[in-house]
Amino acid sequence: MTARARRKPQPLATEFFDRDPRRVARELLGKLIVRRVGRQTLIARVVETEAYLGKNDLAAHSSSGRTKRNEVIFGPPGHAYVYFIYGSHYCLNVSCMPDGVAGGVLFRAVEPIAGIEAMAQARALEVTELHRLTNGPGKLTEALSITRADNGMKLTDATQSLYLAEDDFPKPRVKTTPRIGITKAADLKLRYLVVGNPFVSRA
DNA sequence: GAGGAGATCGTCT
DNA sequence: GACGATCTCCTCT
Repeated sequence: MTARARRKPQPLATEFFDRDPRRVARELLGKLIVRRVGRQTLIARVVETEAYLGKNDLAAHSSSGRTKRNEVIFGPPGHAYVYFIYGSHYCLNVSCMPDGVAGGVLFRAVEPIAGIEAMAQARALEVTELHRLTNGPGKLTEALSITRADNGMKLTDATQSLYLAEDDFPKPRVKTTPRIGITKAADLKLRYLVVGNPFVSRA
């Protein structure tokens, strides 16, 4: 399936990200990730996020201070923080809070909307295995061909090959749970997901 | 279906 | 030199 004849998704404003990551993580649900790969446009709807706070959050990469690796989440809001983990996976975050203050939101799962064949190809899966395509942070970056090369990219600019956009999607029902895959500060309920959506990583 | 462990390598101490 | 915001496969029930 190719992209439908829909009007070009409008990018979110930088101010959208210039706020507390908890609010951004919740309000990002239902928004779109737009990715251009060559001549193709891949579109996916955000259905699961996690907030990582700059201060008082031992699970966040920023908790031990600014390093070369994590400097994007200390920088201006609305930029991509992509890191490599466990020897084989990339994870995509967007920086939040004003320049100089750490904070970010991790994209944990998305729902494929357009360019599904290309996503399946990138994941080496059959198109029929839709539910396995993007239901995890490492999976969605693979499906959208996101790597360290995208680190630091501005996500509020529709001329970029990766950006975040508004959608007409009705306001979803949101559930809050503890974050997944972490050992520190694991009790904080900073994971947000769309209730009933089959593409979340874990219900 | 649930649970456990290995893979694998960039980054920081 | 140790560890990690994960994924997949394998085993057990």
